[in-house]
Amino acid sequence: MIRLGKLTDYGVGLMTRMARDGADEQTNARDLSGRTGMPLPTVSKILKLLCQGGLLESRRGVGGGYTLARHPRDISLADMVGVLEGPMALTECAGEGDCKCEYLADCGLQRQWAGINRRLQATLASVTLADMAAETDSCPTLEGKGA
Amino acid sequence: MIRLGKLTDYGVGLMTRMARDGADEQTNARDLSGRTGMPLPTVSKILKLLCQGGLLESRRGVGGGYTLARHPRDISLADMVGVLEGPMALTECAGEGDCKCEYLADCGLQRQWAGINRRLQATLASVTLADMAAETDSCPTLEGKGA
DNA sequence: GGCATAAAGTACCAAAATAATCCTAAATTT
DNA sequence: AAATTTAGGATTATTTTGGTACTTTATGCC
Repeated sequence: MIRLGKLTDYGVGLMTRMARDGADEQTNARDLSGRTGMPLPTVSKILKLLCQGGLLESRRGVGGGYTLARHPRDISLADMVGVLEGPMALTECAGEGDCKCEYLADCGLQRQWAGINRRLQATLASVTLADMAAETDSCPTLEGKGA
Repeated sequence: MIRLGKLTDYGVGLMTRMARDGADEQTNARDLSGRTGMPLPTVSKILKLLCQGGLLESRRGVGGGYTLARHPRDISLADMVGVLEGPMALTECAGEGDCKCEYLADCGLQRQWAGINRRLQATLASVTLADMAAETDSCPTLEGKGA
């Protein structure tokens, strides 16, 4: 099915909301939880991860919260997915190291998988948070190069 | 991590092996199991699914087995992944129907996700079983358009 | 016709990944 | 000092996946 985890889905949603609120606006987990209906613990966890991944910046204490670490145009979907799900590796083979497949050890498919992996990654890298946040009915980046 | 299931990985491996053996050659589950080291029940299960999905054809009884339903050039990676994992849907939103997200119901991201979904799908559709089976060091389809 | 072979269908169990929650610590403002 | 908000770690429950087993149906051969 090639499905992203729910947390990733939610995370992109949260980032998008932050981007729409304004690139420099600060919010906190409680506020986002209240506005979206998502449980606070889950929101906290996601924002924490995004912060660790360098996509958000945080301020602790009273009046603290999170802000986008970069302009929405400089944050890609690949960044967000990478932070929330780890590096993309379509198969065991598709990653960096040697092919350690349990079976089909000499299947000779590693190069092919790696290539496909790169292309999918590139697709995700070409979509920015700004694209996601755009509310216009026509989104050049998403519609233009489509399938 | 965006990882395919093991069964999908194995399934593509099995299809590739069949393609390399020759587009019209017939094999059976036992033979493939023996040659790859994969447990017979697993091989059977995968071949069954691929057959149900119309990618293989089967002959029962003594001397029966499986053959590729179409030429390797006419079977895409999207076909194989689709059969083994169901239709690609990156998120709840990305599919056909309405957005039924539990939270962020009006996130307005459905169109974006659907577009991204289409592009990823197109990438998978552009790779054929013949590409996977190619053993040459340079594979035009995979290297050429790469990221 | 009977037997061996091979796929088809169904159901089940175990293991792993994921989602969700909770608790304590650290920082910062008032 | 008190209140607030993130940081970090650990835990629990649910879902998905992988793997296996068993029974049925179809085919070819003797």
